[in-house]
Amino acid sequence: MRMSHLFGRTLRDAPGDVELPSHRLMLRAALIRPLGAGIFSLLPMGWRVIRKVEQIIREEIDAIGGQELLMPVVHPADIWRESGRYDQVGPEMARFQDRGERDMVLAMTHEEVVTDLARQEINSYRQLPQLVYHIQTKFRDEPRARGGLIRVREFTMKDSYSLDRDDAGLDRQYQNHWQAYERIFRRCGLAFIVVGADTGMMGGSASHEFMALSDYGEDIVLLSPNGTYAANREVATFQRDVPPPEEALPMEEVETPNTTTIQLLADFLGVPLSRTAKAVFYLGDSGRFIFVVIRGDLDVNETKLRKASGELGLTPAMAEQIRAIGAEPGYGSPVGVHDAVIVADESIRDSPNLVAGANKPGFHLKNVNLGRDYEADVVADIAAAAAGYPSPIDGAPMEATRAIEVGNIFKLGTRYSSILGATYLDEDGRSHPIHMGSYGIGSGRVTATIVEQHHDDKGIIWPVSVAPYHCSLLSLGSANDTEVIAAADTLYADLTAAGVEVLYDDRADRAGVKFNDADLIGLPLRLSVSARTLANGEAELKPRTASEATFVPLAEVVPRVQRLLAALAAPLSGDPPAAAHPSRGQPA
RNA sequence: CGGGGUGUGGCGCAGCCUGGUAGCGCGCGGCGUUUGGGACGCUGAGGUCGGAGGUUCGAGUCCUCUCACCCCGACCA
Repeated sequence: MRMSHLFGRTLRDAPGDVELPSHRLMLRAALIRPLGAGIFSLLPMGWRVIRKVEQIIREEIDAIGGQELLMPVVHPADIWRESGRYDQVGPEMARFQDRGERDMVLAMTHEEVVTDLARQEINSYRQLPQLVYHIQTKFRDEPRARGGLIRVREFTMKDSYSLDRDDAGLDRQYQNHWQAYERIFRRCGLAFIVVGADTGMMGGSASHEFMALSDYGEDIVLLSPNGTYAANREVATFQRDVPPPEEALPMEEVETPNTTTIQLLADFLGVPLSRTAKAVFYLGDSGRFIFVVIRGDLDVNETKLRKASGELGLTPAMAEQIRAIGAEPGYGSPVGVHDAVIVADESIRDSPNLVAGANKPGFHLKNVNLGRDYEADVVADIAAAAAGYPSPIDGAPMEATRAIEVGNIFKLGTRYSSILGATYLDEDGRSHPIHMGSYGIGSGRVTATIVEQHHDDKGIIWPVSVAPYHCSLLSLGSANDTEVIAAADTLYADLTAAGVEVLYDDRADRAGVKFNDADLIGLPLRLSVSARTLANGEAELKPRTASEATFVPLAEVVPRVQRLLAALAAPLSGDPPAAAHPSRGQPA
């Protein structure tokens, strides 16, 4: 590609309000342009990168038996009503009507459609297992798009869906995807870990996320330092301390003025936080009041709470709503409240004689005990893990790290097949729902994450596997220097003929401009030709990561470039590195 | 959705407080000089100051409403 004809110019300055390095660099390097909030065009060079990422994904999913197909972006609402998700998912799904006033949606994901296909095409166990996938645009009306391609509203994902006759088959496909994903992300040059995750709105029984470590990540993962445990904070557990048993003492009301927070209360009474019971109030989407009790030294994990309470969404309750059930903000306890679902953390069950609110301002109760003074509707693990908490595996203090979710794998089980009637007949002629899995990778997010992990202050440093081109070729000096032009043209032709993808900077710009743009765009290799190098019959060759250039006789440029590219590609083969294990956690 | 911020040529910004001819740098066109880390001179094109309404003799500037974008939070296969 001749840069003089490239569509899209590099920018000396990025818009001032852009924060993320990947966002800045992808704008400056002419990879992407914004159209609206969370909506981007991909310029030719950006699109080349995306397609390379997608090709890697294709190859690895094909290698585990995937068959590529394509499902629509626009769905009739009926299929979403059938699965029950039309009312479940809320405003992040874009809805509209066609000219016949039929309800339609823009696809956020394709479980419904693939299940519909499965019920049409699959009748017999003989047709299973199957693995289909597609790479398709999706739209999610995120409440807040941010960070360039990291979090967008319109985006492209590879989604694969596995169809099996039983859980054992599903387990195999899940495991295959785990390994394929490791190969995909290694080939993209990403450093990542695998963590246990929430199944969220997808439903299903198990889920893992592939997390690229990044300071700008939106997720927080908790890691055991020895690699035996890794989980998204949303689901992370930790080893509980169990206090020594005590005899339940008589409940006693004490005056505790101005102790509306747990810390103030503990200070006032001179007891540790772990001797108090904290009340947290939510209103569930179903309209029920969710009254949470947890030990004062712990915090509520809302993801776990959603699951424990069966609520799809939770909103903090207002003071008047809290009083309506007989509690008092700042002095609340489950003792004597009504019209509320009481959800107690395990810490409450295991800790006797806690201080809790008296449900009137300025008073607390001492020696409150679950089971004697009140009953809980649900007792569950709803506590948030945090940095320093003991790992559930071995008790080692966990680290918390920010990360970007670049891929996920879900065991859906029969969540969709049973509702939509995607069944097969077994050897005995009995009908069973198909066991399904769903597996996603966002290609744009992967690309942005690669930039997050591979850049310096001058620009991007592409892994050769996904670089828009392999090599920059710069002609330096006067635009009238026909010798330089001719030599560069020849190199361009020879390299191209040898299969090297060249971005030829043939513009009539000065050397400094070309060097800076080459650094910004960040191709793995940079070749320069000038009157100076030509005097010795040479070109200058510099890997993006090298500090010094080397000089290569013109005749040796092509083989030399090919050798360097091969060397750069070798560690990106997808095979696990010899020594360390890049992903933590246990394959399920 | 809550909080904060920003909208002035393609990009980065000043001007607004204190109303009076719309500016600077980069980029872009032409000519010339230059030519290995974002050159220089001359010259030129390009802006209904996000939009609507209001106050005023006069609004980029003041007031009201509105839209868009960015950041923090809530949210998130």
